[in-house]
Amino acid sequence: MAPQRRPAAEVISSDSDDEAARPTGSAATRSAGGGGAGGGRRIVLTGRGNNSSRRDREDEDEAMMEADYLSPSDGEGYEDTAVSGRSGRTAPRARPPPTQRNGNGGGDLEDDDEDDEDAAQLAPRPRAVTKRDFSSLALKHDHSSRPLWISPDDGHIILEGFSPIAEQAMDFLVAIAEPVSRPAFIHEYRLTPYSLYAAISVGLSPQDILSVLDRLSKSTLPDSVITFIQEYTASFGKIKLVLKDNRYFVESAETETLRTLLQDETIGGARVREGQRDAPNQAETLDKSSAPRRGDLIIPGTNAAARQAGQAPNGAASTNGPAGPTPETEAAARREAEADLFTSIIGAEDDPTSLDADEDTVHSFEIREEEIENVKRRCNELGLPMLEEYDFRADLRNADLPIDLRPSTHIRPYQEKSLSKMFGNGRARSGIIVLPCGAGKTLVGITAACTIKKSTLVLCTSSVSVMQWRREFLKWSNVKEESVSVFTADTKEKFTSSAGIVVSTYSMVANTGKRSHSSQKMMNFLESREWGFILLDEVHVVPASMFRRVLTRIKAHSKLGLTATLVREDEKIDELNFLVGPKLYEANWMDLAAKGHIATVQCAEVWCPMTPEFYREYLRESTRRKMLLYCMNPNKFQAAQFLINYHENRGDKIIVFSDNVYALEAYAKKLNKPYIHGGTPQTERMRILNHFQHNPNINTVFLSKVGDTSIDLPEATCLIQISSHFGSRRQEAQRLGRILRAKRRNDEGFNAFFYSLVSKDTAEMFYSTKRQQFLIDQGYAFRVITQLVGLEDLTDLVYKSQEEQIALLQSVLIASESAADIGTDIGVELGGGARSFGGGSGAQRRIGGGSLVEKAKRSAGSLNALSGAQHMAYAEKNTSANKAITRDKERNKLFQKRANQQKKRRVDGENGDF
DNA sequence: AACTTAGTAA
DNA sequence: ATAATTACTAAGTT
Repeated sequence: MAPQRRPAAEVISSDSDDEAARPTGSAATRSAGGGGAGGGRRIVLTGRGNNSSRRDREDEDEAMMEADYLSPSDGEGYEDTAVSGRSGRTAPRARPPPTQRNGNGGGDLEDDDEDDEDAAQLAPRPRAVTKRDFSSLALKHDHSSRPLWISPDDGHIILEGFSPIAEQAMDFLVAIAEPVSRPAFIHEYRLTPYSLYAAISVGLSPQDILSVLDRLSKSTLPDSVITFIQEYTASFGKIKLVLKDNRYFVESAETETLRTLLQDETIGGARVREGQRDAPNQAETLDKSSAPRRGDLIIPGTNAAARQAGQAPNGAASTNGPAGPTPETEAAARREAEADLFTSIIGAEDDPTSLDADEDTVHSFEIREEEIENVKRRCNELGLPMLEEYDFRADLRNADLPIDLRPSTHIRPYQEKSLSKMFGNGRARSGIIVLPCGAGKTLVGITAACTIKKSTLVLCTSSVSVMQWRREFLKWSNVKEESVSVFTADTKEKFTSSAGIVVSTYSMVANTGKRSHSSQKMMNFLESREWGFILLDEVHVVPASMFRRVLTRIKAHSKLGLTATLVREDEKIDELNFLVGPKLYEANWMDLAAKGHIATVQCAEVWCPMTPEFYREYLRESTRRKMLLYCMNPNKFQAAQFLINYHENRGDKIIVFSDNVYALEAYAKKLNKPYIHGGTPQTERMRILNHFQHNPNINTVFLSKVGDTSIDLPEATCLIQISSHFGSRRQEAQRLGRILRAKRRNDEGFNAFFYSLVSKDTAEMFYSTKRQQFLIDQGYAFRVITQLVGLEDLTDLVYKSQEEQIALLQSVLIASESAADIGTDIGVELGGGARSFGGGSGAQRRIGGGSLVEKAKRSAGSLNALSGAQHMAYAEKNTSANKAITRDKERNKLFQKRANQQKKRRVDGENGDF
């Protein structure tokens, strides 16, 4: 698609034409080299307003380009590239080779995945400004038409998002590199061993990678990058993990490699020593003719499948995706033509140099299944990640499952793209597909299952989504109803046919504790079978110690992980690389939104000042009680009421999220809306959700954390967040995902709305910033609303008088007091959430700084910027406002008295009389 | 069936 | 800026 429009605030226009395509940021300073010696224009790209690295005039003639930015706040990645003592001006210095590689030499680039000990040594990770020095790179004469800057130092790649070929370049970069941040304008990727591994396992050859990179790069490829790519890719794809007769084998065409592996303590120790079949010298002959030809696999639901079935390609019968021929269709065709440059390389392609250059003989040794995780981890550390591929069409041992997509089902281009990564060589590769919520992850999973046609186990996080998966299977595919069985706490079915689908939850399968008799039987059934395919919904939960157990318990030939948010607040996300597999595909949210696959969302942060009474209490309360206070801020109440009212009048369906059940209940009751939390019985949930979907009088529903995942409400178009889990980026993104699938998204000018209500000058501000990072990385812009115009005029505005506010404050204080001091009795009486709350996590808001991204995306909104929301006034987020906090420690008399009483009561020791 | 307890994630 | 508290699920009990 066309490059996204550049928001004015993010662009400083160039003063000379041929530089129009150069990257600049809002805070970027740039200066053109005076003489223009040999393509040597200098650009300083900096994301920090207060950056100290501006060049002096004297340097102007140097052919120099430099990019400074701040590491993303998640701290992943290239911290060790902020190499000590390296000035931005010195020539690039080769970094010492990674220590953990057993291969020769090692790369010059950072080694992101050195093993855990190393990572631990690095901690605490410095959050330093990374400098990139492009000065040594000679720009190609036609550099302006090439979109990539490639850093020789750390393998980071900057893509000019406005380049005409940005989209194809993006496709390519997603395949070979890890997206760091993808706002509208400048995209940043980085090359890591994992990303290269993913690229290789998706079918790219090292030569492909190098040649396309070279074609796209403004400068000739730095040697360091070339070496890095060559060295890492050379060892990839040599070994495979193969499941045969319920036993696991490490397989390779090279005996030498296997010997090396066996010398390793972990791997050697995991080897099964019995029988002769595990001897590495013992060759097992594979029937070469049974290996299917690549490329003749047709993924159901694609145009290719439709053509084969004699249907019109791109049929209007499309049940999935924007219907009807639109200008978009033409654009798509045009894009397709443009994509030619890359289609020869990306996706399903026969490439002879690739991993499995069909060897006649392979050698293998068996490993114990309980050691699989360790072996996989170790192999990764050794730079020899194990590939897991399933040649399902050659598998005659496991029964086929009669399943196909319904003829009317067509999958969307990006779904097809992601699946082509998985099935690129005619086999099923294990890995992860990242798609935004609402982009049809379920259908991708189902299509994959329909392609493999073997027994399938689907795992999800909750029993609600179990039922949803089952429904979706029946909806999109022609699988027989009795073949899709469900295994949850209250339903335990087994399919009777030789092959079938089981849908279950992680906790059901992972639970090691005492099991009821029937679940034990079910577990035995699951463990005894060999599964063709295991589908891991919301894979980002898998690294949790409990959930990862399922991977060793269940024996599956191939695994597909689906998620929208491949982030966790702990550092475990990298483990997915060996637990499940490489990331096969990651969609760009903005891109999908622009094409109408998911809704466009306007994000806003609403700043609600604390009322004086609440703020006084807030300042003196222990941190644990502060949370309840800022959640229950009367101004927030009013803001919520106003927004609900406003959007209900517009005809929106609204979801209100509150992590805090006490607040949830209080808000919902006060505003007279239905609410659902963990304690809401299943039937009640269904009743409420039904009303919400079909009853025109019920337009708002309040949800606790239960709503974060799985509850599917396509009707919702507006989302308001009143309290949330500290700094969880995942939660924020997941919640946003609730409205991305809005049914009305294809209406002209339709926008979904996402509001975060934040109590001003409280800790909530910090969390809010951290939480938004993921979405900002995806290119979403958050606007700040400081005033809701017309709020005062609202009839029956809640907590309007000071008396009411004080009464509210009192009940809040009682609630937190009672739980904190007296224990659970009263807490229960007041509802589970009436207990106190603890510290929390989250990144400190960086005052006076901000990354390139943040700077770029947190812009002041204009009055018309949020279409349909003209009633609100916006102001630029101004951190100095935080400092202007009144230090008024003097407390309202009433509360002083109360506090004294409470203190006394506490001293007296016993139960309060309320 | 409703409620309680245990274990776990975040 | 860290450590701990909430909510959720499964499964047992009355």
